[in-house]
Amino acid sequence: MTGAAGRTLYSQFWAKTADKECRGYKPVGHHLLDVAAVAGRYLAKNPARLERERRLSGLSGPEHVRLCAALAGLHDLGKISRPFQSQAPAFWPAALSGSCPSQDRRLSHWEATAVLLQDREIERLLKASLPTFVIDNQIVAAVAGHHGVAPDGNLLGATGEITLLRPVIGEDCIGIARSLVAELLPLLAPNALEDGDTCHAEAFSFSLNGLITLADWVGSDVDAFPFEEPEMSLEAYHPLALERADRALSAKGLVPMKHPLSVRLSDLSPRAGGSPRPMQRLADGLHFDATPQMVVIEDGTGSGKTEAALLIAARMMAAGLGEGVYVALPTMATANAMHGRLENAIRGLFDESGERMASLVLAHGRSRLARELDALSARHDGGQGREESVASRFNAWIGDSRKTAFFADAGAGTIDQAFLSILPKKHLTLRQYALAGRILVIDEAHACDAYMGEELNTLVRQQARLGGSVIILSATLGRRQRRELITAFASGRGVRQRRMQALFAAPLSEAYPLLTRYAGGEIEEHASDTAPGLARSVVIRRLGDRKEALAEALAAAGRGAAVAMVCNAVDSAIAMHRALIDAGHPPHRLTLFHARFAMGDRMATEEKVLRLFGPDSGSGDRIGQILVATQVVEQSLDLDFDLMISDLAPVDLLIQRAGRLWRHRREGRPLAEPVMGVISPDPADATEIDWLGEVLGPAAYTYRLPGVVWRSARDLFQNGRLETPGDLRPLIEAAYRLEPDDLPQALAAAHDASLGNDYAAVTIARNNTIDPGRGYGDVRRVSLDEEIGTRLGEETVTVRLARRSGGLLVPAVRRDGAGVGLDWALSELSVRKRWLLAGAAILDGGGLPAPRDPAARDAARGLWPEWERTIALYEVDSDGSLATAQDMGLFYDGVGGLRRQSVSGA
DNA sequence: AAGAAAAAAAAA
Ligand SMILES: [Fe+3]
Ligand SMILES: [Fe+3]
Repeated sequence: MTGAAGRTLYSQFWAKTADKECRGYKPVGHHLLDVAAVAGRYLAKNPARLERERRLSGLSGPEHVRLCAALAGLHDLGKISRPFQSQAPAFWPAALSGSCPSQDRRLSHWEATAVLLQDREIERLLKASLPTFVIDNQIVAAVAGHHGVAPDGNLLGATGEITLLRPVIGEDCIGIARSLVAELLPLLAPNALEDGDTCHAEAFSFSLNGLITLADWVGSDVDAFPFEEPEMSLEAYHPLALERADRALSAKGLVPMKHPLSVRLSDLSPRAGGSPRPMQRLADGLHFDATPQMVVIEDGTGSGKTEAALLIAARMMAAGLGEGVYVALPTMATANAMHGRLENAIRGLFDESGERMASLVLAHGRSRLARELDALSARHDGGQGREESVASRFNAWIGDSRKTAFFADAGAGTIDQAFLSILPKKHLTLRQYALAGRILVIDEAHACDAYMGEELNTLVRQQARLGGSVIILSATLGRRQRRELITAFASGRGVRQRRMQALFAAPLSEAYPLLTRYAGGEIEEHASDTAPGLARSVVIRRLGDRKEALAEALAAAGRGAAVAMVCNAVDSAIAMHRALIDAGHPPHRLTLFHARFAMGDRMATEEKVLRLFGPDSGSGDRIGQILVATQVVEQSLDLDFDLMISDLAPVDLLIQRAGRLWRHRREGRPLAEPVMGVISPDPADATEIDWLGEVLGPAAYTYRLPGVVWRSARDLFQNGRLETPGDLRPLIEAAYRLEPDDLPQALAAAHDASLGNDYAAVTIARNNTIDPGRGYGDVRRVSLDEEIGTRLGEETVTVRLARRSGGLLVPAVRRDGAGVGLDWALSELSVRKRWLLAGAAILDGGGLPAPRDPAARDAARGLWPEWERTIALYEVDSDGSLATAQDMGLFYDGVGGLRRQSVSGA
């Protein structure tokens, strides 16, 4: 059943229909040629990527293109099967005996592909045209598993299951599939391909599946690949498919931009270009060849390391190490800000003299909201400039889904989006494949906890495996972390055992700021000078309790200073705020800022805080102002205080907080020198585990790192000063030592327990992430929901707040010109579940405190999109109390946030 | 008794 007879038969099998009833269909052969053409042309138009990727198959570039096209051209072979064809009775092939059975769902078409690819005769055809390594479970998994999930293990290899499934597909279908393969392969791989260098089938399987998925998504666009007469021969259709693939790839922004061969700092940031910082000069002096590599930059905020990283990324792209850039950050807020900075740098990163502008994307769970808010504020300002420029760089296809977002030329987003590529999630390979074509920049890497740190190791290793490059930006990293990151990258490049040990023969440098590079040879370390203005000395003063802290803050504010009081716990901050009011500090000189605000109120508070303490604040704004805050001020906001008072915390966080002291250049500060007061008992008196509880209250228990916290107190108070940069490495290395021998007896056991917790988190991360030594076929138990998360932590609940208007519940926070969907989002906050449930006796179906008026609540929720309807919703009465069925003493307003009426915060 | 942070529709 080959040749002319076979051709007329397989053209009866549909792959796509306009609708299931009538009109035409696209036969399997045409769709396979479409997708093969997209895969092949994508690589052919991307020579730098091809050069990296071909190392995985061990073939030459042109051979690798043909191999990938041929394999992509088999992905939907399983549509030649009875179960699949039964889904459109109107098109049931005449060639098949019997009439169309009613919907047969025993086998999906992609699983049928896995079975067919292991048919003896089809394997023989494959071997005749393609290298022998394609007869491999990983390759079968990569080709068949193109709907986001790898086929089950019992579909791979000679298993009984496969024998059972052949009759389900139908022996007649199997025969026709054979004849289709026999026709396709000579078109897609005209000259038989021989084995080349070593094929790394495990790594290749991820890359191949990513490419096939991409090609399938592109090739399934009916507008770009319209239906032809099903009888049109494959030979006649093939050139049409190639032409359409070229056009579709261009239209979807998937043909890489050109990269300027010489990029200067001033092209990326005119401001930085004028007077380059030391780290930027260091970056400028590096040379790049086409070896996948990793650069780690450790330097402080304000050192210009972001521009240094973009400069390196530009040079890496020019050297063929990537076609675009993705900057991953730990929060949505910093991602939004980075998106803005990329917008300014993008003209320097890409050569836009060609036919299109470079695309730019913002990738996180709330990016649509961020876009809506941007558009709204642009309308308010009357200035359409930014909105338009962002819109012109927005590519509809790429921007349609977070899964395709990484295909943009430049992107900013959360690190979590990148983690989704190494967690067992649907379509993980699509994200991997896109990232492998970007220079992956990880910003603020120090913000990773143990769980995220292990995810990061896997991410780095997988990126290296697929031939991608990485830039990591961080404040001081521990030596262990640096070593782990380099190890991850090197092992992704195939370095093992003895070669790995040799890499670390010499101890890693103690210098700071530091640029470390690994490019396959030895580890290079370049010490940098500290940027002017960043070297500083802060006086550390221990404050014995909150009362002393309060007096200190009031005294400084009385002298006109701008004061920050940073608490480790929200309830402590609320209590501190209360105490300041009770002590007579004027409310208009007092702000409370934490994360338990509805988003709209939080944004307003953030704006106020920036106005009072930001780079543009004048002495009139600042005079006598006190900000009481939690960790929300630790990161990303560019704030400057004359005096900082903080709860005792791990030293790396105290360093971040101290960085908010005397940050901008200002004349005539009301205080003589930068001082950080740290609220803590004397560490010499730490004779029991709970040595902090009495002084700090709830804030004593936030960080479950008793050894780290105690050492932070010991060293800071002993020194009495914090010298930047000299003190940073020694302080961090000392605080995070593993051995307990320097700790007070009372803390040693708790310290060991906290190490155990970290180790447990790392173990969970190892279990959750993909096995970085294995292949796509080994990725199982794909998790569809949040049961495997990008972060580990206590359970939180999302709550929306409403007020009553004419009997209906409407968003509590509203904004002019915003739609109701946006208003609801602005009325949303997230809170620890345990906190919310404390003292709750009457619960609703969702296990949360029952609302007073469930009918009104359900009516309001009924208007939300379906996937939002499980979000909790409470009405806020005019006195601010939350309308729960049982009086829980919960209270909300825009000044204090969500709290319990009787808050005890020590 | 204890922080902030992200993710979550649905596909080719
Ligand atoms: Fe398919
Ligand atoms: Fe398909």
